[in-house]
Amino acid sequence: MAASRMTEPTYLVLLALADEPRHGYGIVQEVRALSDGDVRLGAGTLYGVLDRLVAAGQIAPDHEEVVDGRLRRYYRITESGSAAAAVETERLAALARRARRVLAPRPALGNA
Amino acid sequence: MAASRMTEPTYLVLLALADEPRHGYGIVQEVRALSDGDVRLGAGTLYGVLDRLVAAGQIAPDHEEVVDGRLRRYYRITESGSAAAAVETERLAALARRARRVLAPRPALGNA
DNA sequence: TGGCATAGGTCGTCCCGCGATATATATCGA
DNA sequence: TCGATATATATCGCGGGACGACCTATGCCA
Repeated sequence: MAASRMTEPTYLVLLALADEPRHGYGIVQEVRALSDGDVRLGAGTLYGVLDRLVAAGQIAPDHEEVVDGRLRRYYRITESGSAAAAVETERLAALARRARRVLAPRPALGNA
Repeated sequence: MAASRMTEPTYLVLLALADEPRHGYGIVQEVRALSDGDVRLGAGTLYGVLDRLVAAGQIAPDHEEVVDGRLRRYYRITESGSAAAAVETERLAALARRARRVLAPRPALGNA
């Protein structure tokens, strides 16, 4: 089960694209929502992550649109990207589960 | 609910010290166990994290022992550290929950 | 005698996060 | 009318943190 490891912004971008293709700014908004407002992706972070993910084949450019005179560049997730996101999700869930056990107020009382 | 953000090695070190004081090498082993073998803390990572956590008041030097002629330098978690670990744990759990929803195979079938 | 586990620590590099900055359009309030 | 805010793209440079390489040292086992 030992796996790759992924930085959090990368993971969040992957999640933001999981359900449907989005453009840069849309990703920023979705990441903010997914992280409950915690993570505000800056431009530098976003495009760095995007470039790396494309290079890794986990996302791909989808199409472009012009809305209100502004260009929108859409990206979609690949199967490889979906798989990686799923693996990372389970890794985090398992970690949180173990963390809760370790952080439990009373470690052992009676039967443990 | 918007919170601080913490790097993963930092979080894992905090977790490793959550239940009892440990020395450096012991932390490395516990982190490995907690992460299901995924994270092998190197010396550079460990001592950097340790220094930062001490400076932040989230862990503190506990005591020293000499076992088999080798020095063991123990650290313990502080209340501030425990609180931070708990917050981060819930953040991760919430994120994993949302991630599962987003990654669900069939997003909407029937009612949703 | 050499290698591995245990135990501590420093140093340097490189990657990544992230703010600053630039460009451009549309809306809204002062 | 001017500035701020939101939408939308992208580059650049700094700094911090992860991590491997390396060093010292003891005890054990083959």
